[in-house]
Amino acid sequence: MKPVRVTLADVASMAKVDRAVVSRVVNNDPTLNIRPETRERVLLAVDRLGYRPNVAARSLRTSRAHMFGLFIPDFANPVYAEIIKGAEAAAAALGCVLVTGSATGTGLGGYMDLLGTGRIDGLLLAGAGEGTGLTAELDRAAVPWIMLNRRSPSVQRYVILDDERAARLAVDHLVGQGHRRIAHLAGPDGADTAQRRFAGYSAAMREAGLPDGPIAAADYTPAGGAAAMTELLAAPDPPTAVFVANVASAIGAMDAVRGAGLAIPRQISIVAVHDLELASYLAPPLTTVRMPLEELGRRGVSLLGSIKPDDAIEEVLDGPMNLITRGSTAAPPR
Amino acid sequence: MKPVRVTLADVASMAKVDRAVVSRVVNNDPTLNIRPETRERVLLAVDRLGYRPNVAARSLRTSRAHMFGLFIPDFANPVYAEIIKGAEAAAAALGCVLVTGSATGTGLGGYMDLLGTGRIDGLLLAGAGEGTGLTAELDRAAVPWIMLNRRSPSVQRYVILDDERAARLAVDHLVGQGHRRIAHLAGPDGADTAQRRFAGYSAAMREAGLPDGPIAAADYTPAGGAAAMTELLAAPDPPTAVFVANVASAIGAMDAVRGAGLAIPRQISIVAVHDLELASYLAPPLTTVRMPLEELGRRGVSLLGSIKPDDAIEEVLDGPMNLITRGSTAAPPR
DNA sequence: TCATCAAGGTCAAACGTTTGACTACCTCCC
DNA sequence: GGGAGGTAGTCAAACGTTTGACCTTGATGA
Repeated sequence: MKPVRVTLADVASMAKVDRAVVSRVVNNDPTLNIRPETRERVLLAVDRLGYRPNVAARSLRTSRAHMFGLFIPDFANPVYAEIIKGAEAAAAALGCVLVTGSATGTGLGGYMDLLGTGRIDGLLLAGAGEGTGLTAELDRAAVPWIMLNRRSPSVQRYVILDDERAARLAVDHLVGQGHRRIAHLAGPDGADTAQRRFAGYSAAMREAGLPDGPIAAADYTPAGGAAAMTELLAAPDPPTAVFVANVASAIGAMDAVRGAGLAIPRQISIVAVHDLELASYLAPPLTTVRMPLEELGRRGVSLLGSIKPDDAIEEVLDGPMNLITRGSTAAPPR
Repeated sequence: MKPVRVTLADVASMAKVDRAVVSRVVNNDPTLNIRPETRERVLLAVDRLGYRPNVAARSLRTSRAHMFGLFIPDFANPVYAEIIKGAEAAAAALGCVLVTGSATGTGLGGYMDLLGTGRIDGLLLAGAGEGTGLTAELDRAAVPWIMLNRRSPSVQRYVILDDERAARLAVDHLVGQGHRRIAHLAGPDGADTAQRRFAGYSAAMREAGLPDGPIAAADYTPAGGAAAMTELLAAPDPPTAVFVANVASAIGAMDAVRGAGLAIPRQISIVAVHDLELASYLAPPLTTVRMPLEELGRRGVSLLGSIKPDDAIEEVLDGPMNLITRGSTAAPPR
C-alpha cells in the first residue's frame, strides 16, 4: 500500500453520497436520517479506504482539539507515572489524547508558546505552575485548567488527595505498635502536600496524647531525605519511628539510618507516603501508604472535560487509601 | 482581561495591512519585502492583541503538525524518563511539542486512532510497537517513525545504543576484580537489548578466557530479577559475580541475594546496566553502567525532523557511557 | 386535489492560515 | 515616452471538516 491521504470527499464519492452524510455517519450524528443500507455503504467505504478524519480540519471547524495537557515537574519521579496512567485512560475514554509535558524539557514558559492557541482543551497542573503567570495566561486563552494535588494560593481550582488521612494512617500504625517518640521527615516548605501531611501527623499525634517529635524538611528526593534523616537522628532524644512524607525521601532516609549504624526496624521504624513496586525490594521492605494517584489523574481529566472556564473546583478525592505494612516498621526497642 | 480569540484578521486590521503580511511577518518569511516601520506596526499589533497562531488552521494548511510522538511501554520505568527529557528538549528546539504516550493508557492500537491523521509529524517507538501492524499503518499514513533502542526484525529504521560496549564495561570491571565465575541475569528473550547485552557479556568473557557462566532471563522488573537471581544461585557451582542486564531487575536480584543469606559484595558482586539516582541509596549502593539515554531521545527527535519517509536509518549512537563504581562490586571471596 | 409531513438526504458557508500569483506605484535609463 | 525592474504590498484559493438550512420524493390526510 502506498501512502495516501484519504479525505471525506474520497469516501463520499466511493459511497455515492454527500460529504455531509459521511461526516454524520462517522460522528454518529443522531439528527441524521439514513437508510441502514446507505450507512453500510458509507462504513464499507470508510473501511476500504482506511479513512481517518484529519484532526486539524476538525479542530479548526469545531474549535475543540480533543487533546488534554498534563504538566509535571519531572518524569523521573515515579509517583507521577500513576497520575499519568489514570489521566491517559480517562482521556482515551473521552476520545482524546493526553500530552504530558515536563518542566525538564522546555520550562513552563515555553510550554504555552508551543501549545499555541487551540492545541489543547484543558490543562492539568500536577505540582508545577504555581506562582508563574501561567494560569492567568490560560484564563486569557479560555483554556480550562486544574491543579492536581496542589492548591493554588489564589484561585480555587484544584483536586487534592486526603493527605491528612494518609498521615493519620501512618502515624496511627506507629502508635499502635507502641511508638511514642515519632519524628516527621516532612516535605519541602513551600509544598502544599507537605503542609497537609504535616497537619495530619500533628493531629494524629495530638489525638494519641503525644507531643510532636522532631521535624526536618526535605525535598522529595533521596538526597534530601538522607540529609534530613541525619538531622533527625542527631536530636537530643532521638525518635524510635519516623513518618516520612514521601517515598523517594524515605529511600534516602533509610540509607542515612544505616549510615548511622542503626537497624531498621529494630531500632527505628520508617513509614512513608506513596507506594512503589520497588518498596517491596528494599532492605528491609518499606511500609508505605498507598494513595489513589491513578484515580487522581482520571478525575482531573474528567473534570476538565466538563467544567466551564469560570467554575470553581475544590475537591478532596476520596479514593481507596491503604497502609501497606512491610518490614520497615515494628515495635520500638524496650 | 477577558478570554479572547485573536486571529490574523484582527491583527491585520489593527496594523492596517493584509492578513498575508501579518502571516509573513510572524513566520519570518524571507521573501517578504516590507518597510521596517510597517513591520513594527505589525509586531506591535501582535503584541497588543496577544496574538497566537491557531495551530489547527496552520496544520490544516501546511499539513505539518509541529508535534512529535514518543511511545513507551510504561511511565513507571524511570529509564524512559531520561529518553523523554532528551526528546522533549530536542522537540522544543525545533519549535515542536512532544507528546508521550504509554501502552498502559490506551494500548498501541487505540493510540493511532486517537492520533488520527495529521496529528503528529513523526513517531518514536521506544521499546514498544514491535510485531504489531503499527509500523505498516504509520507508513501508510506517511508518518515517519524510528525505533529507539530496539531494532525491528523487518525494517531497518532505528537508533540504538552500544549495549555490547556497556556489557563489556561491566564484565571487564568484574574480571579486573578477579572474578572468574560470572553469571548473566539477562533481559527477556524477545528483547533486542537483551540480546545485545548478552552478546557483549559473552564476547567479554571469551576475551578474558573465561567460559560463559550460568544465565537466566528475566523481564525488566524487580520481581523478574528476584526470580532469576534465585535460579542463578541454585546453580551447581554458583557465581561470585552477576552482570545484570537492567537496573530494575538488579534491585530485585539484590533482594534475592539477601534472601539467600549471602552478602553483597563480600560473597557476590552485582553490576547492572542503567543508572538511577536511587542506585546510590541502595544497600549496598549499586554499581551501574550509565547509558546516554537523554542523548538517545534527542537524537531520535532530530532524526525524525529530517528524514524522508523511506530513508533507512541504522545508527548506533556513541554517547558517553561509563561505569559508575559503587559498593556492590568487590573482589571475590578467596 | 392540494397542503402537510417525514424520510433521506444535499448544499454551501464557515473555521484561520499559508502562499503563489498578481498589482500599483515609483525610479531609472535609453 | 516607454519599457524594465524593484519595492511594498494585496488577492484569493486552497487545506478537510462540520452543521444549519434547504431540497426532493413519496405517502398521508382532509
